[in-house]
Amino acid sequence: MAMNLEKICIDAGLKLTLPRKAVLKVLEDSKDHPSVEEIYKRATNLDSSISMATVYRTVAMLHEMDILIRHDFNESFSRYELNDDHHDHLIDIDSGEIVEFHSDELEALKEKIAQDMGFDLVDHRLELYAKKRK
Amino acid sequence: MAMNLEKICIDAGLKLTLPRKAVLKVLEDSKDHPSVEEIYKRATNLDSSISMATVYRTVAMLHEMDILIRHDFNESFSRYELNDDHHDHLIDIDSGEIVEFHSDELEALKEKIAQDMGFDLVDHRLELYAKKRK
DNA sequence: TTATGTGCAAACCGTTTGCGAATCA
DNA sequence: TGATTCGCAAACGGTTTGCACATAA
Repeated sequence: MAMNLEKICIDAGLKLTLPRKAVLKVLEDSKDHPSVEEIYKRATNLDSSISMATVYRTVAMLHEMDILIRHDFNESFSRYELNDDHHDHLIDIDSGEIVEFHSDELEALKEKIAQDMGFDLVDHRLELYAKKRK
Repeated sequence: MAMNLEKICIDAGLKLTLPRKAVLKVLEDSKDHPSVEEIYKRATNLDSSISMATVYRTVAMLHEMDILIRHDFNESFSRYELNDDHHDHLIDIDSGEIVEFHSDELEALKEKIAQDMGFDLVDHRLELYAKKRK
């Protein structure tokens, strides 16, 4: 699902600076779940003078705007991905590989559990930590 | 579900020092999900000379032994709880209240999803972020 | 022209760790 | 007594921030 991040930023009244464009492009092109460090490395190819501080600021802003999802896969740092299509994650604890999946049945059940407890579900987080079957 | 933490530690060949006993007692008595800071505060009542470093070390050790579960509820610090009975968590995003729940249906579904993907489920983490229904 | 955004480096803060002293077994 | 554990304080590492300069509009 494509998102025009530059347009979203302009519409939000933000200036489209070189470092910002670089970060937006990196995020649009990423099919994985890069850390800030990794986003910084990739963005350096598009704007060699970009700084970590700017990446942190941009990523925080996009997360605030609900454009980015922040993940904490039991690591000492955060990973980010575009908040386009909803899915959950399975982490292979041997290889570290992150596999995305989606289950309508699971979605419905989470919603039902929250409702049964007297709550409206706003957000949720499901991670499966597993090993490849031999 | 009661656990005799002192016995478990002795059986593991650990010395039962005063600070350790204090932390163990605090954890056994806690019905919530205290942070290290909070565990430290509570333990201070039992051993006034205990240090944060010891709480960190003890908690890390118990987590390593699979006696404690570490949580990261989108906060800047970790929370801990005894790994006695399995349940998931619903976090009230307005009040911060953490409600525990269990669903056999959900457990079975998570297992099935992992299996269908060719994995054996080792661990998982499900958090529902919700608002009280008006 | 000027509000907004940037790079730099220092600060921040939860957590970890080296060390010499204390303590349990 | 001797191995383990402790408190202290410094170090660590990912993240945030104050400031003077740069830049998009």
